[in-house]
Amino acid sequence: MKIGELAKRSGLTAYTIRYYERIGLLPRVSRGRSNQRDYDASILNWTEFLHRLKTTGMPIRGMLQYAKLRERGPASEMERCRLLEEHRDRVRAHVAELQSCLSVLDEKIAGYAAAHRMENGHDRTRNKPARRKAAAR
Amino acid sequence: MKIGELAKRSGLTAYTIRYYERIGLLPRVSRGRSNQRDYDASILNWTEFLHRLKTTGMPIRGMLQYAKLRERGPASEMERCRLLEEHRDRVRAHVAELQSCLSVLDEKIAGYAAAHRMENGHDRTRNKPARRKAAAR
DNA sequence: CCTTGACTTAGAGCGCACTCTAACCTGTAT
DNA sequence: ATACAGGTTAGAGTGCGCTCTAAGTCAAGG
Repeated sequence: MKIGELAKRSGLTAYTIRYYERIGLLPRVSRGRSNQRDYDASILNWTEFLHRLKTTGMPIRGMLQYAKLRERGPASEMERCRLLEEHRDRVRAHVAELQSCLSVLDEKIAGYAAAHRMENGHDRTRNKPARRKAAAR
Repeated sequence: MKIGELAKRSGLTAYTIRYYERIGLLPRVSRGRSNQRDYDASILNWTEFLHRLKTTGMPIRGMLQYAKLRERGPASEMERCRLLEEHRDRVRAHVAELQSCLSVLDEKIAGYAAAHRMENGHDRTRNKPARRKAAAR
């Protein structure tokens, strides 16, 4: 597989693939004739994994750390595991934070919706703007 | 409240507060004598809200859009609401993605843990190397 | 033969969101 | 009086993660 096809299949651009190779996130693979990179399909497992780390907010520094350990073979498994566990914990914390933000967002949206209903004269009950905790719609 | 205190209370730095003012995220408040910004405590509601938008991944461009609407008063409420709804939906989608990544991460970690148990001779049951889904090596 | 398109490299450029520097000013405490 | 802690400005610099440019090589098709 040449770089263009890997780009299509991995969702990275060829630019990014070369960049990742430069910095050590992707291996320096063997070249076919005319010096072109020749990737094995198994590289896709790695790019997918990297994609997940990235999606979950791991900085390149962290991925690099993991990649370096990986290159050192099975002896590094415990440390890799530790690294992933720490990352997972951070991600979990972040998800919790997002969910808390989401509920505030929902409240606020509900507030706007309520205001809008009043403006349109749907306010038969004349309460105070109603203490509507969460839940939109 | 002067800029230093707002910085402490909001969690932003004074640099960032001035930056936000420059770009229009924070209002140009009145100055006391000697030209120093004098903030009302109510600004904290706004900085907190901005913080939540930022935490949930809204780019400054988006916050700016919201801020501009806000300055136009109640007439913009419907549009603000729409903006928040769109953002909320993106955040929800992102959270879902994170959770899917988390489960993959958990699998992988479990794989490492299993490998580690075997290595330490806790493998009484001598099955095939166990279906180590993600594992690595 | 010649064009086309995919590849190669080193290195420059970009967009984002700050973060800091330099030079200056002001109010308060000793 | 003087030092010091804070504030002010315009504008430069930083770190991240790409993204692109320029100039060149190569293989296949018309």
